[in-house]
Amino acid sequence: MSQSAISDDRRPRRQTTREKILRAAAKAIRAKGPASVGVLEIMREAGLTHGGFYAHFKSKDELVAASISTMFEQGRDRFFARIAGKQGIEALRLWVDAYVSPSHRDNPGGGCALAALSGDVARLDSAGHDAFDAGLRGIVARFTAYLPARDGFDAEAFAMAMLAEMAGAVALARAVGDRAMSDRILQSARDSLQARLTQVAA
Amino acid sequence: MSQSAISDDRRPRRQTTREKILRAAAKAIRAKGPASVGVLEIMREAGLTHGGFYAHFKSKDELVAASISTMFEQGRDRFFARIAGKQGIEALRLWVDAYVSPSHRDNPGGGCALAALSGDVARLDSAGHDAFDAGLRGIVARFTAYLPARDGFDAEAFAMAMLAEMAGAVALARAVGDRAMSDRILQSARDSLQARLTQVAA
DNA sequence: GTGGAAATATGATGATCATCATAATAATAC
DNA sequence: GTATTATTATGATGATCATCATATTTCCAC
Repeated sequence: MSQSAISDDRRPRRQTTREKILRAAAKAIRAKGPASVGVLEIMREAGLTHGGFYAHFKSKDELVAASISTMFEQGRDRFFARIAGKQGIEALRLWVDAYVSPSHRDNPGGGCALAALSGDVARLDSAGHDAFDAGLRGIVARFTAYLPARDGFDAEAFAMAMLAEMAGAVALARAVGDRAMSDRILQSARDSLQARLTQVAA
Repeated sequence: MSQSAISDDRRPRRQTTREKILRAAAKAIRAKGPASVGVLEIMREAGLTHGGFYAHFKSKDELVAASISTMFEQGRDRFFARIAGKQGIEALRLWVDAYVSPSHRDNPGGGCALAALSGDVARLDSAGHDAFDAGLRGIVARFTAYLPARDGFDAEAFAMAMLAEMAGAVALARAVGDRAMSDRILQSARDSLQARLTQVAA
């Protein structure tokens, strides 16, 4: 018992530091892309020096994979905060409006991993893909849970198609330089997505 | 006349080399991302040595922007080759099926810039955004030209929303590691997109 | 073919980066 | 309070990269 008490006391410090690094990494990687962000920059953002990094992660690749999981956890929390207890389609309506919005577009470092990193994850190692897969499965399951379970309606397929349009719209809106066109992309996708939710609700 | 004859004779060599570099860059950048591809690698792929690069481009950023334009030109050619003279919605159906497909997913280096680079372009300089804007405007215009011009139907908004779903689906399918889930994303989006075309055709 | 210009190759420079060995520091057990 | 151990900092290494100065080669005019 004294042994477990020792390790119980010692873990937290290490854990806290690890989480600080993960939060800094999750933000910087979404904003600048995994390839353009350095270990030094992430550690500085976390309030540490660069050398200690390898006491927490085996490699930068491992950090990237772990921070992808962090992004999806943060996204799940934002989802529940946004729908604020609403049920069914109404909850999805609130989420879609917040997702396909200028404020999400203008805050990639604090936004959804699907919109910010789909292109980059395609080029990561298998650990990166695995973290992404798990996160996406979670989002699809959550989405599906708010859809009606009707015969002949494939809720999971519907969720996947909607997510593709949501993530694609935000990614395109970020890539476009012209503000008016960017706004128009978001508006068009938002209208289209809400119309699809109306169809499903009927 | 002798002067213009001289420059007419000399330009092609330079021009040809520039185009070889652009083709190599367009392929490598879509496949590996602008940040992970080096000038040396691109020049080697083009059959040249690295030093000569700066006789053709002022900087790597300029090359990236120019190669984005190249990607959109290649995409336009593939579009017209694919629809093979078909008109209206039927042409769009053929294109959507080819776009939201496993073979497009598995060939990022030869595919559409919207699906491969939206995330990266968001982090480029203004020249990169400008090239992307021009290319996207071209695609939207082409898409719109194949849609019916009906009262109360915003063809441009429809095209933008469809493009978001198309590009988003391919990007997600590439990021996902699990083949079955990746295939299912493509299938779901393809079905959804074709259904939307059916609605418009009616 | 020979001279001269255009295009490409060679090689170097300084910067940035991931990684790691080792030293310093902080926290806890006794 | 002192020894021990866990945690973080310092500093270095080798690799990669964009960029550029200079040399070499290729092409065309005459």
